Amino acid sequence: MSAGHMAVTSPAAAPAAAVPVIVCDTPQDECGVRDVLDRLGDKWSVYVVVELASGIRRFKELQRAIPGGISQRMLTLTVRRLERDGLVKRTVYPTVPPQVEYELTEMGHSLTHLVKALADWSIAHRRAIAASHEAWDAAHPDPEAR
Amino acid sequence: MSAGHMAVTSPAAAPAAAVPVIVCDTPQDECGVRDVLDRLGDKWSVYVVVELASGIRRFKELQRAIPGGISQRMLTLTVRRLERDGLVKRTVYPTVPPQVEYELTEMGHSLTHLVKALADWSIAHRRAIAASHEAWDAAHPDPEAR
DNA sequence: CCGAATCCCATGTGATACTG
DNA sequence: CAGTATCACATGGGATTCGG
Repeated sequence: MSAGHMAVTSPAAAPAAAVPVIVCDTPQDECGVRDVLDRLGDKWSVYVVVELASGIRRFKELQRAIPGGISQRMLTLTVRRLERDGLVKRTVYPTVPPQVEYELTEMGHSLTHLVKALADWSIAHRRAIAASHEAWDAAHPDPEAR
Repeated sequence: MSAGHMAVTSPAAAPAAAVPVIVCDTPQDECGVRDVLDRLGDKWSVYVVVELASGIRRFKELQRAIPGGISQRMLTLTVRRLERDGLVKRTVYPTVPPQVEYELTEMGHSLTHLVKALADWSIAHRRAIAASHEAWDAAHPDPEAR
């Protein structure tokens, strides 16, 4: 897995301006974008990364800070995966009661730039998307693809 | 929903260099990043966007082009959602047999920049992540968080 | 306090068959 | 060709309980 290669060229038949055309030589993995999305696409990873972007947090602090009310189970699974990916560093202090601290690694911090780009795009197009939803829903009363 | 606001300031307690600190005034939606990830985080949307980045495609062309073998059902659901989001334009030609063409809207094309950023990050850190996986797996023989 | 174990349900996804 | 309908199954995720 993950042996994709990517190149960006000028649009050939693309409509407007300087839109990057994405080309893969290994269509099986669509240039590895899937790698990142598998990592950030779940329900909670981004929240953890965003919270840790502000500094070191303990388990309970993370749980309280994350909007929507993450369960212990999901927080555990999420930080485990992020740790395995090398995005989060986990430090255990053998005190009693136990204390565990989580922080972003350097690679984890580099991800916050991406998250910021996602947020910027999201904010910039929020209204357009909402309008598109309204229009679509008005034209399609019952069917469910929402 | 989605009334979040976001600001980027200089890192306060952040470790290293110019890492953006993400601040939300409405923690309930973590700056709207969730909006984009809900859209791109599913299994197929990115593939469709990447393929359409190269130009107009018909239903069957999309299905054949997408790696992993997407089912009719999932392709239908995926393009429906993208259409509802205003990222894809769907054009029906009332011929027989019927012909339907899909293409990215302007907003859809703007997304390809984000996808490219994700791909770049993924490629840049692929090896580091793989190494992290190996190290973690070696240290944790049996447990499953993979 | 941190987290593992278990139970249970909602959702996502695939396979197949059928229609305009 | 471009879907829709139905079923069957895997996974994600919440609630709760138990342990170090």
